[in-house]
Amino acid sequence: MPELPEVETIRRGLDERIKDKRIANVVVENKKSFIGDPSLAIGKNVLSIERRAKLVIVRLENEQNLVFHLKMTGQLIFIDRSSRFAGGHPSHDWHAKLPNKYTRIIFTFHDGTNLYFNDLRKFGWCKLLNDAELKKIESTYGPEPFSPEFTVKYLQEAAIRFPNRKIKQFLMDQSIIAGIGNIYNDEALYAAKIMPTTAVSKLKHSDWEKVYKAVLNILTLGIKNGGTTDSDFVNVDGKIGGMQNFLKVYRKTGEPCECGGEIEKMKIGGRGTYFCQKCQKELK
DNA sequence: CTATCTGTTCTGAC
DNA sequence: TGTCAGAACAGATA
Repeated sequence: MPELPEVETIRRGLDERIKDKRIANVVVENKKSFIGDPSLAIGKNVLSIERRAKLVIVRLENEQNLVFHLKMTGQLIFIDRSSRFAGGHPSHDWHAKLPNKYTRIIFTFHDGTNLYFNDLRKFGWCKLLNDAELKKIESTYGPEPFSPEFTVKYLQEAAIRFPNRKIKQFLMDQSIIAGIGNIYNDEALYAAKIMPTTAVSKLKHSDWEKVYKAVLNILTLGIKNGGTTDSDFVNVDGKIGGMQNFLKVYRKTGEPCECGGEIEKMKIGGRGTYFCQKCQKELK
């Protein structure tokens, strides 16, 4: 799925476009993509769009919320007469007409504009939740990287609970830190010059400082560039994705590293993991 | 054609 | 408990 920077990019885009619009209709094309009662959203005004971890939260009147998790291939595409704003991992259907065969949910607003939830693999979902239900889900996530609770000290103390866990799996655990996925994880560890296989118990305070800074830097860079999109994608209106031009290791197996070494790939916890043996140290 | 890969996360078995 | 494979699904790639 899109990770924190991509979801944040979507949030900002939607905030500009659907805030204060009233939902006129919801059509669920794929039943499993929508959990809850879609009719509860009809007639409600969009108050704001928020993000928690990788969730997009559309706040509605009457303490209702449309909560989206895009997982691997989910997209939110807004269309009115003059513009298209797309968010989520791209596919060629962005250029195609909407709805199309990957459209799972269609939201129509009173002004006639539409928000499409597309999802090729159908892993993603939209849930209609009231405030209490939403709060419960939010509580399962660790701190937001850009919140005051996220500190070097927090990382160090959290690591005590899982001493044997590899740093890669630690950073990707949403209950420890919210929003980091496979791309930004590998990029952050590359920037911190630490091998993803290093057990968290091996990190000293100075190492955690490096991890902390690397995570914030890479996420900030990702947001600044509007997230990461596939290389062959040509954006319709230039709103999305320049971060792929700044990636140092992700999906670069066999390519030279800036240090003269070569980017390698291995598997950690079932996930492809990219690294430079020469730059990144296995702490012992 | 077959095998393996993919930006996620939840569940159930050990 | 912590860890791990497998599942949910539909492709693209080698």
